[in-house]
Order: sequence, then structure tokens, then C-alpha cells
Amino acid sequence: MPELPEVETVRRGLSSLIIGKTIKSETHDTEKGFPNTEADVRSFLIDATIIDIRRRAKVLMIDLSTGYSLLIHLKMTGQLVFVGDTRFGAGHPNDSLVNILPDKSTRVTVQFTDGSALYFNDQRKFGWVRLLPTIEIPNIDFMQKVGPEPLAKEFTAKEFMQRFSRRSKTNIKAALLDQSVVAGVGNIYADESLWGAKLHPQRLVSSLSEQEFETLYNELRSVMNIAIEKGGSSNHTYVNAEGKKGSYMNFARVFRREGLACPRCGTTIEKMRVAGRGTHICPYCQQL
DNA sequence: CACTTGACCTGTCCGC
DNA sequence: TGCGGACAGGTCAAGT
Repeated sequence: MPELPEVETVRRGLSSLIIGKTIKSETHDTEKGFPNTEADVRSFLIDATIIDIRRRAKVLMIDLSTGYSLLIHLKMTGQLVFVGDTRFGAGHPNDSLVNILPDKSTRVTVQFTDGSALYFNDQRKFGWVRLLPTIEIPNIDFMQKVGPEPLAKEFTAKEFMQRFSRRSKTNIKAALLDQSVVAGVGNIYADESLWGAKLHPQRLVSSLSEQEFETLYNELRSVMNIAIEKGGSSNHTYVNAEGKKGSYMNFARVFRREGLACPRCGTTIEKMRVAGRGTHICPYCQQL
């Protein structure tokens, strides 16, 4: 999925839809996707009221009145879709993607006491949900390792540049995708921001000038802010909490636009493989 | 440690 | 229309 802008869009949607609701029941398929015991679920999830929804990097945290939180990672194809009233479909968006829920990809279902429900759907089953004490969250491995939030007010261009020192011998695309450098960047916004900064994805991190880092910092923040305004990117499976798609892909300048003209210079956009991922560039604007 | 590559899954699309 | 292979918003555990 879901990179920072998509997860943030889901967070905002869920905040207005489920805060204050009380959980009546929960079901899930595999232990891999939801490793907690039945006893944990009974003690800390059932009858809990949702008090807040937060995000760190690409991870969502649903804080509960029991002092526990549901942590959720959507990985590539995860969705969190809210359905108003499962008996009548009231509040259920008229979107072909979510006409019938639960469906084949539904892995976790949370029923609320008012008849509404939250579905965690995940076609590829890479995503996960887990329940843990809220105060333990900062101690988990992921939170210890993950880099700063790129959109935080206090996050500066200088700090951005300094974070890359740990990945000086790799290419800039691989470094951007490394969650321990900066949080929340994925394949779409890596390509889009590199195009914005006119940087070839295979440029060695150690070759970038201070000026180039500053431009990349500005482009990354700009692209992510625009993506949040547009409700994220929907290439395929991504939908927000109401089951609706985001519109960033209508705005994208290079991502998934191979064969089309670069909006800046008209050169045909090319697709290549960098850091094991499909990578889109303008071969004129972004030279090695 | 830093870096790269394959594995985890299911579905879809493209070429034969 | 069928079938194989490549590929897909992301991490991880291995390997070098």
C-alpha cells in the first residue's frame, strides 16, 4: 500500500468514523495476520472503546480504553474499510470495490456495538494487526529503528541530509525506501520526488551535494503533502476508510507513466529496475 | 555494520 | 482460452 499519504488518509477517515465506538466482537483468519491469543482479545479488545487513532511511518495505532492499542500495517494490499450498518449497508459507499463486505480478502472483522463494522482486507496477506499495551509501543523494534516523520514541522533539510550518512554507499532510491533513514517513503513517492528534484535514482548517495539534498527534501515534502490533499494514490487495491480511491495518480508526473511524455520536457518516460523495484524516470531530466 | 537479493502471498496482465 | 512468467503502494531474513 499504502505509503505515508495513504496511511494518513486512512487515519483521518477512521478518526471521524470510529472514535468513540465500542467493540462488540472480533474475528480473524490466521495467527500470522493477528498473533494475539483469544484471552488477549477477550480482555483488552472486546468491550473496549476507541479513544484515538495515530500514525507513525506506515503503521496505524488504534488506541483503546483498556490501555491497549491495535497496531496495523497494511503492507502492499491492505485496506481498512468502515461499513456503517452491516444489516442495511447504510453508510456503505456505492463503490464496486466494496459492494460486498466481508469478502474473500477480509482477514479481520471488528464489529461495533451500534451495528457498524471495520474490515481489514488484504489480498496478498503481507499485512498484520496486533494488540499490545499502548505504553509498550515506543519500545517495539520498529519504533526504535524507524526514521523521522518527513512532514514534521521540526524536521529540517539539514537533518534530512544527515540521515542519509548511514546509507552513503547505496543509490538514492534504495536509501529513500529505507524506513530507518526517513519514515513513510515508498515506491510511488520515491519516484515522484526524485523526478521533482531531477535526480537519477541510481545516483550514489555520497555523490549528492547539499543543494541536491535540500531540493529532494523540498520535493519529497511537497509531493507527500499534495498526495494527502488528494487522498493518496490508488493504482490498484488501495482505498480509504470509506472504501474510496485516492486521486494522486491523476497528478503523478512519472510513476506508472512509462511511454508517456515528461510533463517538464516532453521526453518519453522510461521504466527500469532500481533497488529491486519498478522505477520510473525522465531520461533527460534525471541523468546519472 | 552496510548492502543486495529472495521470500512472503494472491491476482492480474501479457506473450506464446 | 489456457498456461507460464513477470510483476504489484513493503518489509524481513538471509546471504555476501
